Amino acid sequence: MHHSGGSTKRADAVTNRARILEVAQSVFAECGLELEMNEVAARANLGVGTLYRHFANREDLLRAIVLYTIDDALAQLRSALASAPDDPRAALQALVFAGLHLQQQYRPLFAVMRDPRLAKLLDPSYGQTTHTRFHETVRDMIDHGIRADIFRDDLDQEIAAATIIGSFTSAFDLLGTRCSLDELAQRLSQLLLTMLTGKTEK
Amino acid sequence: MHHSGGSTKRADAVTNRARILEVAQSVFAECGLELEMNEVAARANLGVGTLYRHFANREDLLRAIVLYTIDDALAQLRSALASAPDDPRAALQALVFAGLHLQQQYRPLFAVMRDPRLAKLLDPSYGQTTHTRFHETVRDMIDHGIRADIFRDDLDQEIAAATIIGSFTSAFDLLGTRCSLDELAQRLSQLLLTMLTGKTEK
Amino acid sequence: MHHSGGSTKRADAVTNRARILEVAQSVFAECGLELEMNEVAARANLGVGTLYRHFANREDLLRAIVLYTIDDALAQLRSALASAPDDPRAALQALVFAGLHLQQQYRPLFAVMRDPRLAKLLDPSYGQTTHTRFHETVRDMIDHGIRADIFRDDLDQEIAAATIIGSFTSAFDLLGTRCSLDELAQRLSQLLLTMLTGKTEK
Amino acid sequence: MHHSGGSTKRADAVTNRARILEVAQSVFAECGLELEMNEVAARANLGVGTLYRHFANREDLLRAIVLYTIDDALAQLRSALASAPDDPRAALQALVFAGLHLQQQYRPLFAVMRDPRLAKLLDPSYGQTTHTRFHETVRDMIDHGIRADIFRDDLDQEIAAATIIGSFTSAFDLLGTRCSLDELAQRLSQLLLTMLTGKTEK
DNA sequence: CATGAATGAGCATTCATTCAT
DNA sequence: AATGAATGAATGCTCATTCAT
Repeated sequence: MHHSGGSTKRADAVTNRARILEVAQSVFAECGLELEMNEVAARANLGVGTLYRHFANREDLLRAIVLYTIDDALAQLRSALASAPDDPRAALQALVFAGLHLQQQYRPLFAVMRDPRLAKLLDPSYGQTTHTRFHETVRDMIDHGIRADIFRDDLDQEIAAATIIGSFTSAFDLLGTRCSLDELAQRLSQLLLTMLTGKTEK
Repeated sequence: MHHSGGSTKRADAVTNRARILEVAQSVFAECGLELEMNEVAARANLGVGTLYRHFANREDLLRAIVLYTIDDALAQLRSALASAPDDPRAALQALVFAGLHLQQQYRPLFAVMRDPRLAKLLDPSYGQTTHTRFHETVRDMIDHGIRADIFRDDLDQEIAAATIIGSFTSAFDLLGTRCSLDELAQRLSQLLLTMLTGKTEK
Repeated sequence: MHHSGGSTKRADAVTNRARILEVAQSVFAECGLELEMNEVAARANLGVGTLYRHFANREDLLRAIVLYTIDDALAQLRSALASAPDDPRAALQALVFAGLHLQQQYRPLFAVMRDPRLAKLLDPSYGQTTHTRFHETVRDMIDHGIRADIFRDDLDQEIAAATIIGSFTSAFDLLGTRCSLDELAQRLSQLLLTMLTGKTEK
Repeated sequence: MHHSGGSTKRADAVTNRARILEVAQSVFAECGLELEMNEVAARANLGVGTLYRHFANREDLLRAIVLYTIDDALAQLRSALASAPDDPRAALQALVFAGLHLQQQYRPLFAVMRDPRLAKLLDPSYGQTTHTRFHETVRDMIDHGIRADIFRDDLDQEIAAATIIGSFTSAFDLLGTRCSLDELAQRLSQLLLTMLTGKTEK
């Protein structure tokens, strides 16, 4: 009564974990940390028992979703940066667009990123690590920009990186529904560029 | 078997609501929207029944915590701005300090501010209103700065306000534990000032 | 903050029990065995504490209501019979009218009269006693009718009395809302008279 | 730690609903509408969770008990009538016997049949329908009797039907413990026959 | 004596987890 | 290996009862 075809069960087993994770992510997108095991199982066309074969318990599954999502989010940000390795301005713009896009794609994850319950879930140290990984990704971009003499060299890189990251969330929350992602990215890039270069761009 | 003193019981009734709210806020700090009534009652040294005398149900209590906190947070921000009505630079600095301070004081609330469950709790319209109220408070400050010719007049005020609000959260998350609030405020103000004025301040 | 005047507290105390019982009866009329102490207290303009001064506990109050109501119901039936001591036909008619009227006045009581919970409340023997008291009242009437040679003398008095009592409830339930009490009484008397006399009356 | 055998578990699933309903009915017999889910679960040697797998909530279970019982009761009455389709006297006797038997079998249901809470449980329209269904069943019998020229044709059928129905309950309550059901049925049939025919039968 | 705030046992319901099939 | 019925601990909430004022 499950998995579309019904051909090779074995082959399914291999992909099952990934499939479950995808389904779980979409459930997470709706329910956040309130995700229910039965719900995930049902949507994956699996019995709960099978779920428990792949994830020892709910926390395990949640952890996996979060890590999986964070890894993807980081990969998207890095890939955005990689698209313009030699042009800091373009890199910023790409980063901003990717950052805003992520808010849309993974809204619920970012919405609970600071939830105290999440801290209990993840390795206590891991929470910091995650923040740090995002932070470092953005700092890399800033670093490049300074080295390329595009961003001002007296920049407080740490704070700047934090501010950029924070701007994605709040810009999306405040304006995400009122204007297109492209327009929003354009406007936000412009503002952040001022912040990073210290002069108004035209 | 309740409240610190152990002396009066009836007299407490008057203050109980406030006491419950305080305790509840601290429970909320740990558990977020998963706050449990039993937990609150136990920590307040009260029977659950007493809780329900003051708050019709769990949602009511949560609502009260959130509204109480939001009102206080807004008041603190406005009061910070009011402390330097004629000096946009000082106003920014005061706002930043207040904003960071709030992260520390009310971290859990801000952590959950985007949680979809919160929207269900508050008057559907109220959720938007809240975001808007913060946004407007910051925009007022920006507006003053532009009129005073301190901030550049081609500023994208909406995005700038959003960015400033977002910076409090992420700056605190990333660096709040690694340097003093004062230092953080100083550094963040400096950065945001650049963003708002378009030139590097010394 | 209670009892209308506020003149003599002592005088009130004397009447309080009766007043409470009246209020309680009207609450009982709405809630049946689910009657709540707070509700009764509130409607009687008394604190719950005061309620407990007059009735040791909820069961006590319920018992009192039931007994009080039963006594009144029996009194009404007897008084109806007494209104026509020498005319069995008229007595029957008066009894039927009183019986139907009681259904209307004390519907909720009769509605739960057979409720298993009521049995636990009343002295286990009392339930039987109550049934018996109604039964005997009706049998008295039948007896008179037989002695007066109006009702047939081979009547199974026990069963007849039971049937008469039962007819009040079900006639009222089935038709109480569709025709006037007077009409209903008229029609039911007619039918019961046939039953008691063994011939059709015109 | 459940159900008699202890052998199968999964196989039971099929029959569980019926088993629960049976147990629930017996709990209902003692507690009426105050039936407790834990109580039912315990007596069925099941966890509460299992109860909720079969009945969405307490009301659902109560509804199921009531409807199940009513349907069965009506079926028994109709089947009694069907046993003597051509002899109104015999039909009456069969009906009376069935009616009294039902009092014994389903006493608790009939005891709360008039409880206002029951109305809330059942489809608002269904409450009336139920009364009507019993009423109509009895009227059918009366109708047959009149057409067969056995019962008098000036009979007030509505009232007569109501009286017959009511007589089951009160006859059983008053005498059910003091004489056999057979004897009771005999005596009650005799009385009702007089009522319906207008002359004393010998 | 009256009061009503406080109490907490009790009940309906949910959901992660297990395990017989 | 997969299933999903069964489980029961946990949680929100109610309401009879008490007792300090």
